[in-house]
Amino acid sequence: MGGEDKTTRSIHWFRKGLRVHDNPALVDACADATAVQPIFVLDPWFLTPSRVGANRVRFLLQSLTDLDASLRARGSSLLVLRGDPKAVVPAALRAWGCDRLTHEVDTEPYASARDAAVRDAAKRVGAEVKTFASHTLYDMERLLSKCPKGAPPTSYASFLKIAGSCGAVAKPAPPPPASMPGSPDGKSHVELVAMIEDVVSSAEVGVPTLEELGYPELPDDEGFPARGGETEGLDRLRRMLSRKTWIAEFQKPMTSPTSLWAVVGADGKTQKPANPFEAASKASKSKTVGAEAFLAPSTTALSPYLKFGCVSPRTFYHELKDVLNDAKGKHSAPPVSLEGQLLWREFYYLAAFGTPNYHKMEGNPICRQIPWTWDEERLAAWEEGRTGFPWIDACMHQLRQEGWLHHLARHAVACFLTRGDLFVHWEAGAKVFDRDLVDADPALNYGNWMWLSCSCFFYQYFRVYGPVSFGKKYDKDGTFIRKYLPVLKDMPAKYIYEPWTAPADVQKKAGCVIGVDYPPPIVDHAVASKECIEKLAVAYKAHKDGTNPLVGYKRKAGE
DNA sequence: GAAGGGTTGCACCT
DNA sequence: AGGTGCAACCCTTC
Repeated sequence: MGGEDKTTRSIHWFRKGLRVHDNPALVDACADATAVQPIFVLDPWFLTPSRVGANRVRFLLQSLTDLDASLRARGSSLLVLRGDPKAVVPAALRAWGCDRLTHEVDTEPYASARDAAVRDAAKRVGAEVKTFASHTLYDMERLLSKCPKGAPPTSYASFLKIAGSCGAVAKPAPPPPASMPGSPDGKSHVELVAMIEDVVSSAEVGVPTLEELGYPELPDDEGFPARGGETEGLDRLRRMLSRKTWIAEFQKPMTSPTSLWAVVGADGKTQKPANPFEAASKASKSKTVGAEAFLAPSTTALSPYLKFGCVSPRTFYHELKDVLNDAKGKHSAPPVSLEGQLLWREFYYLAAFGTPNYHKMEGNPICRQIPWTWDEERLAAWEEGRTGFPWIDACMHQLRQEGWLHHLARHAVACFLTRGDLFVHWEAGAKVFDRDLVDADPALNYGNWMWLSCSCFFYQYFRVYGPVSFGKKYDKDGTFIRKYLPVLKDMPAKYIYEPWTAPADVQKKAGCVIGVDYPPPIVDHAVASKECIEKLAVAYKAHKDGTNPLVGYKRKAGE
């Protein structure tokens, strides 16, 4: 476009997509450019403990540090700015004399509104904005254009047809130049931030510490037991893909929600930690495990890397396909296979992209209107892991400690909070997950909460997960409970899922007296689940009849 | 309108 | 380990 004498100076704006590989926007920033400045804009107002848990923030900060190192290896570097991106990005374009802004497409409502505002402001300062869809396998605009009446499918089979009509998944983009253009006029980070001092909230330019963001210290051997970043993510991806038989035979519903983080050797065989009651995370960054091993639950634990874009879904997809092709047709298939998991992610991204008010019940056209309660006592007991059901509470403690839960454990606690037992609004549970999960992703999170609460996608409300039976099926001895709920570590296996049934002397001997050391069950599951099913039946009938089940419904107490 | 299928329920049966 | 009854949902296809 530009004349021959025109020189291009670019800003590449990282948000998600925290990677160098398969980053078409970063490659474009470098094309015909004399200067490229990669930036990440931290909004300290948004990044606070009430919105984002410490585990996810640490994962983000580790990812930023890794990204900076990768960029430095190419002669560039990541400038981490503080402030409102809507003000910071346009100001930087103008102050640094940049005429091109590149970034990845982000389809979340908050992000797309923000990006639209930045796009307008960039135009006013004479910069072109170039965006690329690389966070998903397919371009959501294109997928949505294939949907009948512009409405995303609510069934997976229908989704597969639509995806199939969009052709092959695009190959990953080529890497950026081994030697990237330097900063504008060769200026340092400190000099660059000084030029926009009126719009940044701090003159700091590096990756912050947790403390700087108002979080308590999180020791290395606590929390989510894997480091964030592209380097770690690609390493994990390839080690997982090297377990070829495991990959080919993978069936998600067959994986266990009670498996502890275990050392996975280079041979691909999972080995149990020497002592399952030791915090397995201690081994994660230590040398004792060795450079050729890492920790994993019964699944890949790649979701946080996909959430932040440390690992490209397209890279994942194509490298996975190569492994499956080697298996010569003898492998599992969607929806249960690993490929199926990547496609579930697309399914939810499309639903979120094409559905107004996707994140809530009211005004959401795909969401069943159900008169959930906002019972604060029940919600707090669930959130804080003191429902009196050890399996449920252990899961909630794992969520708190690690920011992680197996998919089926998420099902168990989500069903319990909503349609299974407590009849509390799914939005309340989704908010907790949104804060605490390392891999929290609104499209997947809100979609799954609608699924589990029988608000959309899944409607067999009479299939209720048992807060006693479900965990027991996988872990008869309660090893998972003993790890995450140490108050019950000495309870005999016979009673560990229902400690209130243990005789008084057994409780005393185990050091866990019900009502003193651990609460009695918050509900009688047999009674509560029956009542929930009846309420769902009434709400479904009202939906069929076209009557409004929410007449007189109070969204929250006091409203 | 009926039939078939739906990533991942439970309890009880063989 | 695999099959069935439970009471019966929805969406898609025919």
